[in-house]
Amino acid sequence: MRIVFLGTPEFAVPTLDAVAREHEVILAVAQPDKPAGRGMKLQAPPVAIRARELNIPLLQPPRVRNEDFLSEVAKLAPDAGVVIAYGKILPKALLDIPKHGFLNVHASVLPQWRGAAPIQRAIEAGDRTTGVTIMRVDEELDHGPMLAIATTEIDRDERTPQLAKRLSHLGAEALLPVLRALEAGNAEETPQDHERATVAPKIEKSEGAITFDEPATQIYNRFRAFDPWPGITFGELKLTDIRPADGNAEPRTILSIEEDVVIAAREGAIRIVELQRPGKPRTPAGAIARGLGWRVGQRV
RNA sequence: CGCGGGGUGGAGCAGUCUGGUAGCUCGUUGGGCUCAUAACCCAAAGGUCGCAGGUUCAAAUCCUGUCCCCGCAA
Repeated sequence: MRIVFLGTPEFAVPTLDAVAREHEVILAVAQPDKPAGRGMKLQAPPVAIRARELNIPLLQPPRVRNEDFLSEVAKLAPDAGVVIAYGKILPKALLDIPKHGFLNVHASVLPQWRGAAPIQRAIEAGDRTTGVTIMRVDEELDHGPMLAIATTEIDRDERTPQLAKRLSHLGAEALLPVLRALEAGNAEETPQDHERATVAPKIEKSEGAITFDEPATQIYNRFRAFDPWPGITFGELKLTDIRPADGNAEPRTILSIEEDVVIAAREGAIRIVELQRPGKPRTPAGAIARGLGWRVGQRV
């Protein structure tokens, strides 16, 4: 089939590769280059880079409602559209162009975790399983009927980058049979149970701030979810590597300072392995704690 | 020229504003104590204060230049 592909970050790249293997990707669409990194130099998103490597025509329109962009897509007469982690809501005018409409690869088992950050929210909530859903895109957010689901377990210590990588490949594999069925005209669509829908809002940087007044499990889950961004911070300290630990004391009590630092939370404790002060590199926690004059028994 | 923080014995920090003997916690080494110890006590070693130049009687500290590290943006 002639496919138009919309996606932006690394997560979308395996799917682009998979689709390009079995179909003719006549157009790739990604978000515009953005200033990033130290010096704020313009950087092309991963999908744009991969599209160029595959010699796929590439557009990076600032707005998808743009007339010229829409007529450009229409002129190509695509059979189907694929969208994965593109980063913008698609207007009906675009959705109506391909003969078979648009399919979306979403990183959760819908109707759970609709929205921008399904992977992080699943880990943060302590979910033990998640997956990917192939769904038809309609005008509401992650709302359309489902064509395939693939599930996977979340390891207790798994963090976002590892899970995201696995899900991106799972999604790419799950999409191909659906595209074949779509082409053959025998694809089956199942409506979502909208009553059971939950949302996964975009992560705010401020959510990374912790105190030790919450359960240790919750802190650890959030750490796993918010790696590498925004990370979790305690005051001005960024906790770059932590683990759950045993301990039972008033929250914020320092239980030990050795290589690591163990601090009591509301239920259990947190072992801080590595942390980072503003303007400083990542450093073993014990060294920082001694330099700061912390003492066992003190409350931070 | 987007904005900002930092470079001080092996580690982490203070000292820089207001120039005047290089400081703290930990580690290391030696000794002591102890049934014993990663615990405790005593002592010691270890630093061209990132680099270069300038000002000064005197520079970690003030000025100029330069190299390196890190954060901000999603």
